[in-house]
Amino acid sequence: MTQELRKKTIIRLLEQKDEVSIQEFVTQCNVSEITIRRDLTLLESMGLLKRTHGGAVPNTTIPELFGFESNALDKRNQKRDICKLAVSLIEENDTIYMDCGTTVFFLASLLPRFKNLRVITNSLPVVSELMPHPHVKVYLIGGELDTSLKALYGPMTDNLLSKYKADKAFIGAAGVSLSQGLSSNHEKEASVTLKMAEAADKVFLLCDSSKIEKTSYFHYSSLDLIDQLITDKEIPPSILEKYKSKNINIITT
Amino acid sequence: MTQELRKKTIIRLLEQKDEVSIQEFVTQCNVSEITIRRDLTLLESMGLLKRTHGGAVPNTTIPELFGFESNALDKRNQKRDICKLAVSLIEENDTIYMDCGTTVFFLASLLPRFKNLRVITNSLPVVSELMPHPHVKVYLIGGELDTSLKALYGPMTDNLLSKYKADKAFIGAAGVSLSQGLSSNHEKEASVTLKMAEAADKVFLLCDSSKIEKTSYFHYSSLDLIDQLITDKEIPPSILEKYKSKNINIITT
DNA sequence: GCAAATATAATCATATACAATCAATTTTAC
DNA sequence: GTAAAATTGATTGTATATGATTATATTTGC
Repeated sequence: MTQELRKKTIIRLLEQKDEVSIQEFVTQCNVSEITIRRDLTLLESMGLLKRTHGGAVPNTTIPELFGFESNALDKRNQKRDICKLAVSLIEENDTIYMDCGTTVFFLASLLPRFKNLRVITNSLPVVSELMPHPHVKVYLIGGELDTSLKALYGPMTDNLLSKYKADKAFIGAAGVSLSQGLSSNHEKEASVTLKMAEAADKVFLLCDSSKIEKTSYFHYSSLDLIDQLITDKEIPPSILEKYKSKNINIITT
Repeated sequence: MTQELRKKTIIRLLEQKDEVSIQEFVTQCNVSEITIRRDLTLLESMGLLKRTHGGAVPNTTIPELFGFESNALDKRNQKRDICKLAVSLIEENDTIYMDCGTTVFFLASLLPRFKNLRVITNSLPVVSELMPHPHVKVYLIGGELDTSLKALYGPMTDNLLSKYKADKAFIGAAGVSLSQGLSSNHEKEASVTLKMAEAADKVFLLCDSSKIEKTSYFHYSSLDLIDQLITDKEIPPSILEKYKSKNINIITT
């Protein structure tokens, strides 16, 4: 039995019983116990089960199947905290842009508290998250589907964005630097982000501290674009001071 | 054994077993293992299976970002059969419209077999279904999200549709009648469907027999709109004859 | 709290699968 | 009928998966 099927077997066994021993897996799969151990480690890192001494138990926490792979969601807590701060900047009756980054995504789950809000986005996970809350009006910008980014891009998307106008834009970045400005991993992602920022009255950059004073391959704007930078408390004080001295409006969790 | 037949054999074997080794394919197909490897690589890129070390497993449907509630999917088998018939009308390199009905939705899962296909839709479940298959190009028409229909509507959507042009449109209807034409449960759904039909060279109406000679509350077009009506074999022969005598191009499963 | 039993992790060795390159064959096009 | 293209197969080096062994950590019984 090879790896893929073995993983399925392990998951299936865990769906039937609340706890399964290594030995049980070994006999079911006809492999050595070290191999099972390795499989369990892998599956645990994917959030599909929890290892115990002697075996494994099913993962009780609901797997958040909103669309991003779990490895795309590292720094989850920092990102959540940043978004808790960001949501306090939103007011009733606002129209907001949300771009398609993973940081901004966490903002979506905090939006249903508003009674009247309009969200404009090109991100499918954001739409998915807001779907159960019909009182939040969602406008999805169309375009060509990028299956890996789970969002819509292309000239059509760019054109459409210019037709909408928002009070506030919440955007992400792969890198932020005083000298180099904002950078992104994807050219087309950058294009959408830039258009959103230009069409909004206020621009908020949501960005965990690991990305500050880093640069990614595509530079698309100076820091002038943003009105406020929101990051987490892990940011080194020296960098924080430097940003403040350059008159960057920066707040931390 | 020729390539096409070999691919079918590979798919068939994987429908019967959860895991098939390279060696098994080799003996079944009487070709070298490198050839099998090449076939598997190709089929994997088409989203029809998943390669493993030593062989392949059937493609596991990954968790869906969006989907219909299962109770919205009654007449599942009829609809699937209708779509199997419909897919035979699609050719390589086509650009097709798909509207947001549940019947048309079943067509999505049959599309990854095409190497080069462009799909234009306003339906989120269709997008979700095609997400794991990046080789199918998807253009999502933007607009205002309707959370119950899981699709996008509104003036923006209508305007955008006029900018795209497709070879074939696959549409649904809540009711079809010789005298009253096509009808829908939702005004805005009808608007999108109509625009798609007008912008396509050929229009195919996918519609299970329970909806034939029924009407729903919003009538939006005569039957002239469609080039072919595809329904299931449960349709009463008397109605079938009547449609044929009126020169409606109708085929059944 | 300590020791025995067991589970786990780390390192290494080996077998197997895989990809890349090139050669041979078949098919297709003109 | 010949050239070009596509398909298939053989060979070699590389990558991956698995298992054995040894050392470390954790649990359990007293």
